[in-house]
Amino acid sequence: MRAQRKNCEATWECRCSGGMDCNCVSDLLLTPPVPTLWTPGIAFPDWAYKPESSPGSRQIQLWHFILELLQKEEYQGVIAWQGDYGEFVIKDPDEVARLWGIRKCKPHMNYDKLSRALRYYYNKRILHKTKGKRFTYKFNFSKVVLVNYPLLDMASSPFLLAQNHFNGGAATPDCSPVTPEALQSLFPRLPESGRGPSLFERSAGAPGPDGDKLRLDTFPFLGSGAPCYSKPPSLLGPYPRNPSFDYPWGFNPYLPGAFSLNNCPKLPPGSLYSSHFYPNPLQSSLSQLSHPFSSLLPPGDTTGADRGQTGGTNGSAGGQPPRLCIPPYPGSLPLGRTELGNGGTGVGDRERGEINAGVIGGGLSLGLGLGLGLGGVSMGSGGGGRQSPSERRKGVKQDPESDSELEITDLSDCSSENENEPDFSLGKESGLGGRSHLLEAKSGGLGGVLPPLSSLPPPVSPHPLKSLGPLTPPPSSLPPSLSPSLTTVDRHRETETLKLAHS
DNA sequence: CCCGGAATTC
DNA sequence: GAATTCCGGG
Repeated sequence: MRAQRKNCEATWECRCSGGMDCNCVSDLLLTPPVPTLWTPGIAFPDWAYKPESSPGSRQIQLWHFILELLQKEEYQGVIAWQGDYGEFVIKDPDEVARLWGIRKCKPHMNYDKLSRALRYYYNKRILHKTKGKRFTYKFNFSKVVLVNYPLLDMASSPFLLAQNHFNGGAATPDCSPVTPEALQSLFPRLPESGRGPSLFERSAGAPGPDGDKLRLDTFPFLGSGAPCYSKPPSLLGPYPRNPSFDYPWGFNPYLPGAFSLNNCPKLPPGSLYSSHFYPNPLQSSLSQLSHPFSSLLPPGDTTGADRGQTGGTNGSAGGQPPRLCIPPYPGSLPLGRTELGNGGTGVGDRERGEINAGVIGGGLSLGLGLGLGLGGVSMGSGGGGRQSPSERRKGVKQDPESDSELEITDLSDCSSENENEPDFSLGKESGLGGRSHLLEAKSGGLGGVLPPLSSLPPPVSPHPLKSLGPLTPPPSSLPPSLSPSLTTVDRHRETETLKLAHS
């Protein structure tokens, strides 16, 4: 190993040792090969790449990397969005592997290994394979969001939960939506106006634990779930990447027309999302998070929404809100359109369960690392003791656990959409036995692993947050129809559920 | 190709 | 925790 590392350093000029990340490839992807979209520094907060800055392993994660590539035009020939939203194809596996190897200073990286790492995301539900299509995978954006915004999630548990309709959208007092103040406190660094390159950036040396986490500008797709774009960018034609922005994912929240591009229709004024998702200044957007979230709730209750728009946000008032939405590409999330926006109509898009994440763009904070979030939280327990091999064999996996916490996503998706996928990963998961144990053990009912399904009805306390305790409110029953998309999803879930039942 | 277990590394 | 590396199996 050592030798290898050396080799790495020598050959790749990487300094991968110690806490430093590999500078090596910084120029590869971090610097502006794609000037228009990329601004070094904006893309990912530096700290995101520095392990020392954050707890746990925090180097760039593969999926972040994939998104990076996906975002750059120059890599279109290597990897590109294709198919459904969130779906991408690795056109040149070897090259992607090579790039990844460079980034991670793993000269011996190859597609086989990379794909293993990708598979590793299956359990986490961050990705899943599109069956039948070679080198084709699909992001589960909602998951991504959760992973990246655990804090957000927690703070505004209602938000995601609502979207997932896990909690029925009813915000209980406990989970009151985040108020602007709260947000501020959570993210002190929130820029007041304008926008910083990052919402939450950690100052160089002082990372506040709280400080890191959210960057709304980084995630284009977040809204994910809802298909804002029906097609991948590539299919969209020359999608206009907003030229003037350097937002990381090519998505600029502030861009007034962010949505206009094509697929993302602007939201109707009254749409639930309008204010939140396209909030004006970032700041306001954040501050509005509360409503947004709350507004996700039952349509009937417009109060929240109103509040948001009216009072809250001035920003939007007149103008057009800058949107935090998605970019033209796949990643870009889909928010709106469908689902929320119109009530039920629309949606012709195929929706999958990813709806949830209605989040806003954000940054990649690196996943589960913060420890706060859903994921992070409970992980501790599980991870505490290393499992002995034998234990592992029993099916007690760590991963799954983590997922379960996060699991808000859809399974439907996971099972590879339309492809007839007979199994939900469960089946295959090694030893059913083990898995099932997990399920039962997990937050009662929610089924950690396959949450969606079984948990559909159960209001469930968002187990994801279970560890958070207080934060997570008791879910109320969900209103059957939070949004059209949900409905769709439900359908999926039900189906899945049925399957489960059978098994 | 793809999958997932196991061991190992960082 | 998140890979990386091996690897047997489909």
